[in-house]
Formats: sequence, C-alpha cells, structure tokens
Amino acid sequence: MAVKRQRGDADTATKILDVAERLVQIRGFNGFSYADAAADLKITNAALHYHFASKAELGAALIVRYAARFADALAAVDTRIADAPAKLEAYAGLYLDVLKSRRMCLCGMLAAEYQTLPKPMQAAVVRFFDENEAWLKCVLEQGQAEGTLQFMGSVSDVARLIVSSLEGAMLMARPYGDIKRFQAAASQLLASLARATPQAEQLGN
Amino acid sequence: MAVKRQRGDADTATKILDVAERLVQIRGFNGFSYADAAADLKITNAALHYHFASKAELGAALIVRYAARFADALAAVDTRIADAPAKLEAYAGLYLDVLKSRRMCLCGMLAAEYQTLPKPMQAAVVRFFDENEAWLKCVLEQGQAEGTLQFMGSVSDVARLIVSSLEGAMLMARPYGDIKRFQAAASQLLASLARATPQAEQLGN
DNA sequence: TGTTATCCTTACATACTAGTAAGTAAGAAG
DNA sequence: CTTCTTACTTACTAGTATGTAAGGATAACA
Repeated sequence: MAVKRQRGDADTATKILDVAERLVQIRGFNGFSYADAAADLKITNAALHYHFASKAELGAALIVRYAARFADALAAVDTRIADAPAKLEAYAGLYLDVLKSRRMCLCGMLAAEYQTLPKPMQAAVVRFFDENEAWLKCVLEQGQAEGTLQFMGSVSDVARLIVSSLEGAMLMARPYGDIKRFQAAASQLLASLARATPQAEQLGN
Repeated sequence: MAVKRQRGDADTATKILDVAERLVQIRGFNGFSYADAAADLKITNAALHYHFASKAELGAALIVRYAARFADALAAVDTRIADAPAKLEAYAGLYLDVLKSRRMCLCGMLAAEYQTLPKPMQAAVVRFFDENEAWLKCVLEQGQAEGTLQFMGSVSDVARLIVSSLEGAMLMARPYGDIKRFQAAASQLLASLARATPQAEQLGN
C-alpha cells in the first residue's frame, strides 16, 4: 500500500527541491537563500534544514535529480527517435523547454559559479556534462555511420561544441528575454552538422 | 604637470576596480563581497564605500571599464588586421586571453546572474553584447563581400552565434580547467565560417 | 495506551552582508 | 596660517546568511 503523508500532500523534500531548483536556475546558487525557498513554501527556515542539513547537501541533491531527469529524457529520445539529426534536434529541444520556463540550465548556471561551489557540487556538475557529451558522441557516431551527419574534427570535439554552444545560447538569450536568439543559434548549429543532401531541399515530405 | 598622488602610488579607485573585476570574473557578482576586495587591497571596507558608494555603483563602473577596454581591443584589431577571417580569429583570441588568466568573461558571468543584478548593471551588460554583435556584423559583411567568409542565415544571427558559442565555450572550459576545450570549440566555429577554398589547404604559407 | 518516528515550529547562535557616522592625517589653496 | 579637500580609519548599524537546540503535533505501531 502507498505510504501516507501526514501534512503536505506531496513529498516536502520534493517540493523543496522543486522550489530550490527554480531559484537556482533563475538567480544562481549564490543568489538564493534558505529563507527564499522557505518563504516560497510557507514553512520555516529550520524545516528546510530538517530535510537538507546544509545548503551544500541541497545543492548536490539538486544536481543529482536534475541529471537523472535529463538522462531519462535522453533515453526517451533514443527510444522515440531513430534518426541522428532528429535526435540532435530533440536534444536542443530539451534546452528550449528549460529556456521557455525562463530558466537557465541548472548546470550551466552552476558552471558560472563553479569556483564558489562546494567540492561535491563541482564533481556533480562535471558529471552532468560528461554524461551529455557521452550521449552526444553516440548520436554523432551513429549519424556519421549512417551518413546523415557530417563534420570535421573528432566526435568528442563536436559533442563538446554542441553542449557549449547550446549553453552559451541559453546564457545569452536570457538577458534579452528572447527565446528566438536561442532558436536561431541552435538551428544554425544543427544545420552545420546536417549532411548537405542536394535532393533533400527539393523533396516536400 | 602630472597630478601627484598622496598615499597610494597608483589610483586607488583603479586598484579597487582591478581587484573587484578579478573577483567577479572568478566568483561572480553575488559571490564576492566588499570585505573580500577590501582585504585583498589591505584597506577598510569603508574605504571602498568612499570610492564606490554602493556595490551596484561599483558593478556598473566595472562593466563600463571592461566594455571600453574591449572596444579599444576591437578597434586595435581593425587597424592591425585587414583579413576578415583573421579578424574573427583575433576576436576569439581576446576571449582566450581572458580564459588564460583563469577568468570568465565579465559580462558572460553577469549574464548568468542577470536576474539578480541592479537595473543599471543589466543595461550595461546588454550594451556590451550589442557592441560585440555590431562589430562582428561589420566583419561578417566584409568577409561576405570579400568572399573570405561564407555562411547561411543573416549576418545578425551569425554574429550572435559567434558571441554565444564563445561565451558558452568559456563557461564550459572553466569547470574542466581546460583551455583546449575552448580552443577546440573556437577553431571549429571559425572553420565553419571560413570559405572552403580548395587550394588553401594545399599552400604552405 | 504508551512508545516511537516523522515532520515540523519556536527560539536562538554566529557570522557575514552592505552601508553609515564621525573623525583624522596630510597635502593644496588662498 | 587657516581653510578646504582628499583619502582614508575606527566604530558602528540593521539586516541577512547558514545553521542548531529543544520541543511539540501527529500518525503509526506495539
């Protein structure tokens, strides 16, 4: 049988993570406080400490959950989409979804604040990017084998270019409050990787 | 005759800007305090307030000086280099110089923290990127006219892609402490813009 | 009907934040 | 030689940061 919850209907720890995640993505890890999150949830500061003993612990949990959700989304792309270029478009789409909620990528934000983060958070941020790079390498190799993608340089370098360009495009789009800036950058990037098939432009569908 | 300085040999305000600039580029605007900068300069907290009444004022002065220095560097590139692709390489070189001193671009860092910045700082950050974009558009138009650069999409979109890709490459290079990550991304980006001249690869120098 | 565990509150501790008020040393200007 | 200005210092404030100690409410359990 399902575990009953006494006070809050949904898991409080989950709600805390939800609120903290949003705050970090918008204001940064150094730009939000326990008090901000507590006020948002209408609980006390100390209640936060009950669930996450320290800000560093909360921050680490934030990254772990975010990375797991992202990994799930990538696995879903793999099962849903076969075509390598379409997979890359879906990958960019994940970034776009984050941007649409007026947020920066959690780990992109934390990358900027990297020097001030506690060690476990630093390690988790790097792990997130490594996982992204690994997934992209698979897609790039597939596209190269299929002949649907073309690029110079190593698969690794191109994977890193994709991650950094999309993170950079998010970073720049936010001050302008302009999602189109991201979309334009993403489509140019993906277009430069798509194999120029002369007949592809001619065919309707 | 030159204006004499009473105590500190170099202008104290300049020293404050130097220290604060470094701290913001490494730790972020929300990641440093007046106390940090004061301790570094071995002066008191209050002395900082004498020169810059508020943190917001200091922050705005930081961006103005950074943008002016960047504009000077771009003007120097224009006088020193004629070739459009070489200008783009020099542009990427400016970013590389910042990264070599283990810093993030000041305005790239502030772009991440954008939502928490005082209004005048927000405006100055956007102005910095607008100036970069304007300079790049000139270079791209020149390269297009000369036939030394080729790209699809508008000059404006490509200029934005360059800025966001380089900012993103800096952002990602720092957690890895790996300048090569930036260099690989930059060279791929520039290669994709250089006109594919079949004989260019053959010629030695 | 206690006992226990979970989840929370009140109240507090400690340190740091930006910022201010008042005063001082020393050169510049009259 | 006084007055003003520059460039500070010392001492302080109010507010916020993360974090803690102790205890209360509620539900599940024995």
